Amino acid sequence: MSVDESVVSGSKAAARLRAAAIEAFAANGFGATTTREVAARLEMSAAAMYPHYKSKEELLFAIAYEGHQLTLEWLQAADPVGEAPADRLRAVVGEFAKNQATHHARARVVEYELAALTDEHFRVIAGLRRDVVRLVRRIVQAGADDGSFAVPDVEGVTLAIVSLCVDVCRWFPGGTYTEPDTVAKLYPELAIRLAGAHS
Amino acid sequence: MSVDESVVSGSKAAARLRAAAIEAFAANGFGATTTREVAARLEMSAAAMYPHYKSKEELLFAIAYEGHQLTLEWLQAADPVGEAPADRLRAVVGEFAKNQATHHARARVVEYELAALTDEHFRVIAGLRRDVVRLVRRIVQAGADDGSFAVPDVEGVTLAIVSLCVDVCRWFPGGTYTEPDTVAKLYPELAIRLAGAHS
Amino acid sequence: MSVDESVVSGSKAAARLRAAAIEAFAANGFGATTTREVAARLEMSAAAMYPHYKSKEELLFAIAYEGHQLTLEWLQAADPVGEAPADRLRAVVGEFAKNQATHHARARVVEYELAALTDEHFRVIAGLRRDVVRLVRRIVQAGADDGSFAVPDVEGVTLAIVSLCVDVCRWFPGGTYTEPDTVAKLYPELAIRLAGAHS
Amino acid sequence: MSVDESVVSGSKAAARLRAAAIEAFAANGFGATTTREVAARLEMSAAAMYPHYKSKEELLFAIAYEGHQLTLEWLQAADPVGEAPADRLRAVVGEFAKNQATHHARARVVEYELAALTDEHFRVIAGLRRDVVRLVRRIVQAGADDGSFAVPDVEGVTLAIVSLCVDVCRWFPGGTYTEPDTVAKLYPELAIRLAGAHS
DNA sequence: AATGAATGAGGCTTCATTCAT
DNA sequence: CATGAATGAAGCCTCATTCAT
Repeated sequence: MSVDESVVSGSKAAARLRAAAIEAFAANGFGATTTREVAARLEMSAAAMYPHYKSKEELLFAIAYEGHQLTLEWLQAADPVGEAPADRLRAVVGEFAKNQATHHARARVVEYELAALTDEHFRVIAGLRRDVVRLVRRIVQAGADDGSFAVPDVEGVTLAIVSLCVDVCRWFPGGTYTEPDTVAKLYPELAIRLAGAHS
Repeated sequence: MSVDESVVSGSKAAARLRAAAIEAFAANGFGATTTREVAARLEMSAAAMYPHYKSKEELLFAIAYEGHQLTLEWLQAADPVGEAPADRLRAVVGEFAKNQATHHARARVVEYELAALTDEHFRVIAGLRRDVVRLVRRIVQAGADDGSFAVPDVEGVTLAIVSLCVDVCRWFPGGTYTEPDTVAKLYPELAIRLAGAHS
Repeated sequence: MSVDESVVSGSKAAARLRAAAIEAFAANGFGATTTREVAARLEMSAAAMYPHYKSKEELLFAIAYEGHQLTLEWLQAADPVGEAPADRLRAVVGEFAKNQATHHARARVVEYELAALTDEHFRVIAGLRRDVVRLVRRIVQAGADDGSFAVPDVEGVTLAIVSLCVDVCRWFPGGTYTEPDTVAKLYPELAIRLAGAHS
Repeated sequence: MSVDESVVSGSKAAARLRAAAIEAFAANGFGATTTREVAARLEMSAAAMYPHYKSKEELLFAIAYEGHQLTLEWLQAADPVGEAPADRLRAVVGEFAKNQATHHARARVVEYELAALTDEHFRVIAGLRRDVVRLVRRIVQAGADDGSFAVPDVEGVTLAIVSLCVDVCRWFPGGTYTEPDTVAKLYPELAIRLAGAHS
């Protein structure tokens, strides 16, 4: 499965526009970024975006859709479904944290700029967000069920693990953490602790 | 100690403007919020803000300053300095999480809209943010030092605990968590787990 | 009865804007006239129109509404209701033609630029237009009924008389007709002929 | 004599473009119609117009030129030159009114959208317009000269007859008049009345 | 302190048109 | 010929801010 072409154009110019917009939106916010700024990063005219996206909001939607879709795919691909919950949690959280760090600009847009979407577009994205949480919840639940996790509250722990991963894009790089791999090593251990797994 | 009057006006109208701006900025982002929108929430004219704040950015600064100052004060007040690190951590994280939930609109502004500040104002706020992290780090360090916490990496665990608290304002209210008190009960336990404290 | 204040603002600036817009729209058409052009005629900034009219279309609507309302009032005031149909027709057509000539710029906007109105605004204007035709039709009908007019087709003759008057704004001033009064003398006689009145 | 090929291309694609443009310009005005809209009516790309017309204005000119030329030809062909003025007037006005009704979309463009032409193009069209008026004036003058018309003012009556015919395209179809033939029956009689012809 | 009007700057978008394919 | 992408210019409108009242 891959990103839906009907929403996220595969054309080269469209992809470059998304990349430029991600940098700009992440740095200044969607509302404070002008279409000119995005185009200027590619040395294109201000109008060059419009054959590819009908509006600035559609550009944001394409970014948000692709971002969520990719996250979902990556987490699904990283999840060793048949194995022990602790191993699954480590794998998924490592992947999640690493990607939030690696793609922190995109992630910031994807996490914090959704208020500018139309209601309809927002609903589409909200659906993908729920899928991500569900994926993590299933693992936490599996550990709770087989007794390998000591979880007082599946919902709360799931929320916390996802929250921890999501927030990486806000602060990364920061403090002594400047490499995605360092984050990818720390976070699985943190998640295991939150889950109360027998070490 | 209280919020610095020279930055955050104590006048009633100024306070109402901050409150209205917090709601608007939280909902739509600073860049996408107009001064008219803020004024309209108070049924004032767009020009009525200017006797109180020199600019929209000054209004944001006042909000950010007050928000950080209050958080810092509350955490300091909640920290039972002489007691065991685990108890201190519980107390501080409980307070932090509860306040991020209770004041999630203000917290969102304070956490995510700082890019619009002038460099000078940003530096002031960044200083306050460092104070908050330092407060948590001292507790984690104390626990690491006296052996009551099993912390592989003081910096990383501090980062994670703060990150977890900060991110509350992004998702709260959400899932089954709709009361600040419920969050205030869960989060101290999560922090204790992250710190690897002997229960 | 006078022009409805809730649609056509009585403020001085609003009236000056309508006057400037009439000249510009008449000369170049609504679609080809820019808001800057209108403002420039008053040596105002391009944005100065917006406290008075929410959009260019609202400005057009105010002009169209006022124009139709005034025409209707003038014709009603000019109609000597109790007298002979021929005298009424002369009076009304003289007034109509004179006003279309005197205010030919406004009339052009009012007659030819309505396609740019929103559907709702168009319906309001269409109602006023029907009232004007009805006023003329009643006179023609009265003459047909009392035998003072020889009208083969009340509807057709009404249409023709109104058509003749309306079209004045298209060509006036033109040929040897450069004074509204000259038109005001010719047109009643033409209408009488169209109505087949006993001279 | 036929329409000048050097101005109005006879190619099929060019003719379809004119037809599509007439509908669009008539509905929304030249200024408010985009080249894309015209092309879209033919399911062509926006650029497809340019091999046929150098610009939007040239397309308008071709339409206006062809429209006026055809009107002139039709009126000339309809005029039974040697016969009585009354018969000539009836024939010419019947043809004129019928054509304004039949081709009311084209006529609207031709009558009301000329302001967008370049000065040079406008002069060409204005020449054709004068020819049309001259054709009618000659008939009115002939009737005045031989005493068969009772015309107080040749210029005024000519103006009125042409005005009546021109304006058909503004209101047709309307009221109970929905067929060109009905108009073609009414209008000669109206013209005869305006001319004060002995019936 | 508060307002309505005004403004200069600029934002998003559209447009007529060109160009490489 | 026809097209999709690109562009410079411009259009409508909004915005933060000022000013006279």
